Amino acid sequence: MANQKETKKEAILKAAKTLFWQHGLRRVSIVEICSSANVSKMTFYKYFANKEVLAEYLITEMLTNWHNDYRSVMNSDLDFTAKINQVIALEQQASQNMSEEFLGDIYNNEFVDLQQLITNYRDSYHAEIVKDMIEAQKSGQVRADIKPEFILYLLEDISKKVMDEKLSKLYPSKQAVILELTNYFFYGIINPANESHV
Amino acid sequence: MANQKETKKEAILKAAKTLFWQHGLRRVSIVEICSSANVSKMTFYKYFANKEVLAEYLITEMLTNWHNDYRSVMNSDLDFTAKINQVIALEQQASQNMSEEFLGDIYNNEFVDLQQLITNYRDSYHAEIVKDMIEAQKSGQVRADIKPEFILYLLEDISKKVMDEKLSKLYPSKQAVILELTNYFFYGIINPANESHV
DNA sequence: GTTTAATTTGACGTTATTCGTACATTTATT
DNA sequence: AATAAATGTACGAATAACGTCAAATTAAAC
Repeated sequence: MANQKETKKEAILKAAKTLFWQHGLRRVSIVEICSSANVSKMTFYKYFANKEVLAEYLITEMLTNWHNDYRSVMNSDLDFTAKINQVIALEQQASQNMSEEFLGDIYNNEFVDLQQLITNYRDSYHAEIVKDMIEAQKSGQVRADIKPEFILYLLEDISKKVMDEKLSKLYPSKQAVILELTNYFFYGIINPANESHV
Repeated sequence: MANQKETKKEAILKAAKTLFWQHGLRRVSIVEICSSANVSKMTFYKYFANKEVLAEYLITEMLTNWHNDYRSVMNSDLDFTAKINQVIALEQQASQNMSEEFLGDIYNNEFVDLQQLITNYRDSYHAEIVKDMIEAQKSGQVRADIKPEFILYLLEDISKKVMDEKLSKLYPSKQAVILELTNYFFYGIINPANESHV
């Protein structure tokens, strides 16, 4: 019954995402989204109050998707190193999903509400990661004398470094960069005592 | 003396090119170009009457660059197959230089003068290519019974096919696609009598 | 150090674009 | 045939972009 409504709404979301990801928020107009989604302007306003609300929807969707992926990784039966590998891969594709153009637009222009939204999600997710790291320390998978927040910092740092062009030039592929970085990461934090047990 | 003028002008051109290539003509404003080039609006109008004239400058630059490259290839001492290989490579990087966003914007919106400019250059270059192909026929490097305009058509067709995603999926890399296409191209047009002479 | 030229700044009126809403019409659904 | 959903057009209001100007600042040249 509400099936075609979903179709229209999804068409708007899909078109908006493509345009926002490519050009950011400021450069894309509502009518542009509508004509790209083959939808009239009124239908747009039936589902979204304005452009910012639509962006809010997309951001929320994206961030909760990330969170679900993260949780399913952390709840899996993989060993800790495999989990972290997966998480790094997630961070990787998440930062690719969130295009520079989109984020830059949000932060360079006066979309304060969206900034706040992202910040809130980030904070909550980061707290969760830290909690997971503390748990990993308790079970002996991570050095006990390392500050959990520092691990979080390292994870973010790795994401940045993967994008670093100077670093990329030292390796044949981005895969190689990631491998090097994760190796470096593990030999720094993995509990040697725990490893020898395996 | 006119050295710093060049610097300012070039800064504008560089910034504009980056922005145009990413977002097209319509989405980019003059003040945006200026602030990206660290130049005031007045300086912009000192060098360019408006946005369209600036785009005209960039397009002309790009197309004449292509032409110079093409001529230096065709005037070289390479044999015919090597020349065509180079030309295909040129077409390749030219279509990458001219971003979809930029060209699409010119043709979807009312930038009629720019459309005309591009068309004129294309026509003139195409005539030149056809002339070169007729020359290649006379010197026995290309089958005499093939229509020169058809060779031009094939060259453009190869450029399109390289971009074709369906085709790309059949090969491990874009290089492999190009190799396959050029091989196909040569075995179709190369004069077997001439080859056996070598 | 003064003069001269180049560049920037801020403001301006004008034009174009975008926004959000309203209503009559058309297109689907049931 | 009746009901609901979606469209197209038009609208005033708000915003953004355009192109121009004179005055102020900075840099270069003498």
